[in-house]
Amino acid sequence: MKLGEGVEAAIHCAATLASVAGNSTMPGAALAESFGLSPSYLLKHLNQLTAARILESVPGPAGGYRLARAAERITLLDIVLAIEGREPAFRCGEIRRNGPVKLDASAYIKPCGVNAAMLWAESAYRAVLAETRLSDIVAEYAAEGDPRAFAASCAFVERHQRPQKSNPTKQTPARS
Amino acid sequence: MKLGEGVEAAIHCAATLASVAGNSTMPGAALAESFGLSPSYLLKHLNQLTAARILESVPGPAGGYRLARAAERITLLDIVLAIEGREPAFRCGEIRRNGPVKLDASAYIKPCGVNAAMLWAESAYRAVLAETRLSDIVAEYAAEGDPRAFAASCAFVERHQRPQKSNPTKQTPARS
DNA sequence: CCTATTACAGATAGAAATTATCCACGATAA
DNA sequence: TTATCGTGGATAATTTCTATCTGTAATAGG
Repeated sequence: MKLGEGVEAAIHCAATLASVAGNSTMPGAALAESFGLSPSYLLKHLNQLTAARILESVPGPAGGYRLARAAERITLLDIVLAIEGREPAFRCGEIRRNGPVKLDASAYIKPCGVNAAMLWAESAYRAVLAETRLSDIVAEYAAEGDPRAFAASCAFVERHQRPQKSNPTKQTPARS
Repeated sequence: MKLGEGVEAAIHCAATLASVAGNSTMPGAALAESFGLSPSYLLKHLNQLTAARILESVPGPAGGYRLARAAERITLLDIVLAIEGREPAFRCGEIRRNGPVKLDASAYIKPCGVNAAMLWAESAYRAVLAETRLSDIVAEYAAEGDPRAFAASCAFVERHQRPQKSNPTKQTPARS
């Protein structure tokens, strides 16, 4: 059982975007640089987050990414599912039916007990992830992490974030 | 996040072996036939279970596999870890250190909060698996499953299990 | 002692998923 | 108009998973 490296990248990027001010954005290239990742590949993951409505993207120069909603309303489960997909880790192949003794389908109405047990365990996993909000990660980082690292991170965000005109996706335009 | 197919095979095989009598054994080829699996590949997984002391193997004709201990003392976690390995699913690459701003190692004494959160979730997953015993799986199958399937499975075991002389690994030889 | 059966270890190969790069395209701020 | 940026597709490199085959050691039975 393994998680792709994209999950780590996605969480860290989302956490970074959490400290972007207001409706400003941060380019994907800056995020990649911030973690020493391949820009072209990271964009794929950011794209998955955008498709899952965890991030919003703004095209054009001065464009980039920002959170689609408050960090309090984004959980680690949201991110993990966006990157890894929603299918359970254990996929029941119903191998109990594949033996030499062929019974008709009516003998297998009950779902496989092995499958049920594995899915039950995974639901516990997901429940814990669903309880952890992105804001918790950020808060823990600010409180427990090394001040130097936190300051460096904030400075990096400060340097690369770019203000937007308006319209954080369907918000009151508030135009003059 | 995906589990290999070997996990499903391993659990079903272990469950099957749980109903072989006494210190009798069942050949790997019979187990493979029982689930329509490739014999040569299944042996790899059975081997991993043997290395993890979940199964015992007896070489030679009339040889095969049996549980290394009572089904009550084998958990799904034992089997999953034996097949998938003991490393956690989330592997922290410490990408927070890889940015353009280089801080010395003293800034990263605290473990990564993202990593901690992911490992915490996985520990919940493992805890549930650790609570599920192989005997539970078998009991549930006997009680809830279709009687025909259960009977067919028992008959198959009956037909392929083979009694052993003695010595279920370091037991009182009890020789005449 | 001989033979057949079985587990075991290693090499190997094919399939599939993951990781990574590149380019053409549309959007848009300056 | 131009340069910057996200999007999507095509593609390739790498790794992991799945599967097979070989030879070797162990051993029950004749």
